[in-house]
Amino acid sequence: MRAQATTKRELAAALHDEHGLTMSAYEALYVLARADGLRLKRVELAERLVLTPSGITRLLEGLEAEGYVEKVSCETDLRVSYAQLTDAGVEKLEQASCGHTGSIRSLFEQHFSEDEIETLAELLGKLPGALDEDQACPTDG
Amino acid sequence: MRAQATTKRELAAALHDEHGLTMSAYEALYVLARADGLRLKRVELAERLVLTPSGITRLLEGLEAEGYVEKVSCETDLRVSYAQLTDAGVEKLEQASCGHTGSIRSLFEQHFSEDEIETLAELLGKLPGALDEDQACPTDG
DNA sequence: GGGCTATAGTTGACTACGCAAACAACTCTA
DNA sequence: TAGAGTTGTTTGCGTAGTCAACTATAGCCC
Repeated sequence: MRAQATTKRELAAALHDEHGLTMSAYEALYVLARADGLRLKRVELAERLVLTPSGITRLLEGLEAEGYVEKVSCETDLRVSYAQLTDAGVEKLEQASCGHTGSIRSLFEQHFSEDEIETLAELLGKLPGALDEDQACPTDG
Repeated sequence: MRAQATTKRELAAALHDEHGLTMSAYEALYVLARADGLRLKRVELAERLVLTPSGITRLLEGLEAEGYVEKVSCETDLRVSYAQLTDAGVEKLEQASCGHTGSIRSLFEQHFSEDEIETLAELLGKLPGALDEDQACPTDG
């Protein structure tokens, strides 16, 4: 186990060492897990993750190779394909989630009070692509 | 002139097209301009910009080549060298600043009210490396 | 002094991601 | 229904920035 993260880089390093995921990969799984039918058009995923379409292609290449995401084509529009979270992907996300969200929270707690975190969450939640959801983590203290 | 930026990427592209600066290069000039004697140890600059030491080496390579920053060695500790903003660097920063800070502000204004921006500025100003300074831009409306 | 350990900085190899260009498929309009 | 424009995706190439390994200096303690 790594020492407590004090930067985004350390957060990323922990995620990588412990789960073999990059930050973007984690976010992709996270966003897909909360999407209808565990799937999203690649172009929508791009917007959510603030990546370009080519970035998404590359990112999903990796996730598809690992088996966490499947490429599903759309029947009504042959141009589009969906990124579909697999069972393995769901599981991977669950493994990675609690530690990671906990680390993020404690990173915030190093700098902000509970009230301030709430205010920030509220404000930043207004940003496009933000998910307006409370996500509790059962194993967190 | 580019259309109004709606993402950080577009902000970066504008900065690059209009002034030949990357986001990090701009930030480096910005931070140096507010430092004592317009200089900072490379390692301090790294912390401020949330870059690694090697990242700073690469970044300053470019800025030194352009003549915006000079490498100055420390007389009392031969390990350390300073990044020293030059006159050209000051000038470059001034040219780039107003347009850029204006763009950032309007990007925020797309999503937040004045009050919210103030709250965010206050909260985010607590983060390490943040400069707690009001920086007015004369040509801004 | 000679040997530790810590700190500052550089370099080589690698990676994530952007941009521009290409291509395919869809949707208009005439 | 041919053409034009739009949208979704991929690919080639370039670049910013990471990590790991290294060198050089500083400060410590015997």
